[in-house]
Amino acid sequence: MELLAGWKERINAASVAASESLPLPQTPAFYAGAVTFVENTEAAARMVEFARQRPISHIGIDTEFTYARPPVLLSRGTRAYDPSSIAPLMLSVSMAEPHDGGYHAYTFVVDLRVDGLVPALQELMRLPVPFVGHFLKVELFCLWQLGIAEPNITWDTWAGERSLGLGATHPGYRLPENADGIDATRAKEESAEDDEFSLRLTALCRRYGVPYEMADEKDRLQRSFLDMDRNGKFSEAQIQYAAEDAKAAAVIYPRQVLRAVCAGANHRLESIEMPWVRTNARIEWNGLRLDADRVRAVSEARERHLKVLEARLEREYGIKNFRSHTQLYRFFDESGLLDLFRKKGTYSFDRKNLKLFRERHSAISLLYAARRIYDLDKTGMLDLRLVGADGRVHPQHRQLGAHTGRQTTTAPNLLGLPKALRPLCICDPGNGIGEVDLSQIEVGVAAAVYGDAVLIAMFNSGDVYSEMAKVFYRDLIPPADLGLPVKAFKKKYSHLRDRMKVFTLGIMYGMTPYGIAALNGISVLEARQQWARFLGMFPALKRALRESAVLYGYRGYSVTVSGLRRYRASSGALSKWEGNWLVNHPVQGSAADVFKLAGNRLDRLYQQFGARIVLPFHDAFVFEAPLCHLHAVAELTAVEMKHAVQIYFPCLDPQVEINVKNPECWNKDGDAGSVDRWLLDPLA
DNA sequence: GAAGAGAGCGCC
DNA sequence: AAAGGGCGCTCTCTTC
Repeated sequence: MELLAGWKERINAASVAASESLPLPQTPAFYAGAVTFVENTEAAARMVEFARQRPISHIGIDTEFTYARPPVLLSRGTRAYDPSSIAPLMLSVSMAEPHDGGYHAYTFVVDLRVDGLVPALQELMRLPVPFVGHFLKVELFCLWQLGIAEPNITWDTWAGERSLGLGATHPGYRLPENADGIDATRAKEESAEDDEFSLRLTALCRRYGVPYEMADEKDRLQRSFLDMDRNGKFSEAQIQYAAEDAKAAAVIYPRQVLRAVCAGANHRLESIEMPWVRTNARIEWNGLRLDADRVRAVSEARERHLKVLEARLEREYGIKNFRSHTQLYRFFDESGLLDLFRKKGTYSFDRKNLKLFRERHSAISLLYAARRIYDLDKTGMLDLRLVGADGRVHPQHRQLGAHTGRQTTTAPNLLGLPKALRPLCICDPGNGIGEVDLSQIEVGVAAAVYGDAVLIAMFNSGDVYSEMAKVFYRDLIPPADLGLPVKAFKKKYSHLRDRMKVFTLGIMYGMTPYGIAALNGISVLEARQQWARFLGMFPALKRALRESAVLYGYRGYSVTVSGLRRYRASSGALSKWEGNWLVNHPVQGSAADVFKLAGNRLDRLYQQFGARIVLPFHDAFVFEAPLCHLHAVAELTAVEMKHAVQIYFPCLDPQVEINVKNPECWNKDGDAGSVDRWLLDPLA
């Protein structure tokens, strides 16, 4: 039988070692309760050998590191560190061995600057026990920087804690209605405090009753690693501090698992959120390549056009700053056009309004043009300082950044990049970029979560909005057209289909007939009739939506299909906003569940193709793969995404859309020319 | 001068 | 009384 590459050598090496000497038992008392500093390969080998001969249940880990590059200073004092320039300094390891209802802790601190440690550390990481850390992303970065593969089983106490407390700290609660002054002030203070402190390791220690010796010095010691001479000797305090975090993580772990069990969340943490820590970290580590020349061209064109428009606005209309609401108000007041912009008791000069009335006054069309160009990028994607040491941009991918379980991105906000700018994202030579999208998945999930057989059937037919249109607008569609193929119908009746889309999304987001009326410019009465007729198609959904908000309001939380809860911060009468998210969260969050499930599988399966996830886009994966494997990777992605949906929703038969057209860059539906067209004519 | 609110808009 | 879920970013203007 053929052995896989590398195995022959490994077996040979192992048998040589075995013939030399067999390991001797080591005395646990020597390590128990102590912190052992590991500063050479022999000590590292002894540490691993010790770990392999003890009945370890789990291992706490922590790393100390610095960055080879200074951070990029962004607005509001935030700093963006380049993960590809991370320089690992120390790894602390705290092995937990169950004993007498508690645990023995064997703690080691490894100097990662020592050469030749990788084989021993790799062997340690291969141990089949959970490796526990607090905000494991940076630990994974350190391992990957050293060329060490991550452990198979990981647990992140940060992600665990965030998962168990979603919702209550949402900014929506910072301004509670019907609250007295004292309530409001307290709520605000608490939520600010929550956001900043409640997820820190020291806060978890307090919550779980875990002693943490060095709380007072934590900030100073943490900084000491960032500032230190990279070849300097570690102080005793630094070593003890590094050990402390690994020890704390190891002690918190079983207590947090117990808390998760009590919140019905352990299944989800084990099977979705914890593996996603790894997947998410790898996505951030991978980053993506920007076409720097084109980025510069776009920036320059934007500035050039803005300058011209701003000069004209000032010269011809006296508008010095078109971004100023105050100045626009004054201008339109003086020109007697203010009423055009009246909206809800105030005046809105948003782009929609400017477009609507651009024929009324030449200033309006100028303003509209200026706004369109100005708005092109506020995501930070044109900031080339964010290109890392590896030539790629590494946006921060915030796990559970949203209180529904969704991701957010920042520095830059990749998820908010205007579609037309997607072709700025390119790939390495020899690779291609592809995207696979789960079509209309939130509608399918809503149908399944709220148990509406009619909606499920429509979703499974292939194009849910077309199926809706056939029923809702049956008087407007000739019977012969009802049998058209999905694509043909979609094209011919796109206007009716779009209406259905608005209705469906409106339902999921809690829109009322008043909102629909305002959006479509119809009367409230008309909107109400259409609304009733639309929901009449889905009686089960209609009933479930009405019931759910009330029931979940009593209970105090909504929950996704895998068990992720979003909590209310208060009891009592539901606000409109709470009623909306209580209904929406099971949909949005369950879609996020299955999406992460798919991503975790892909993260593993991509390795054999040399492929990587570039961007998780809520219901789509953007990936980069060697061109020769691009189609295979796309197929694999499609299969895994469908499969993940069916693990929790076997009644659904989801469709996917594969885009591997023009794989030299990321694009919308194969349109690789959108940036170049913008450069030619920004207003086209 | 910093911080927060509000407007506005990009994405799903 | 208001009337659309989840985000991040940037700008203006007000307030402390």
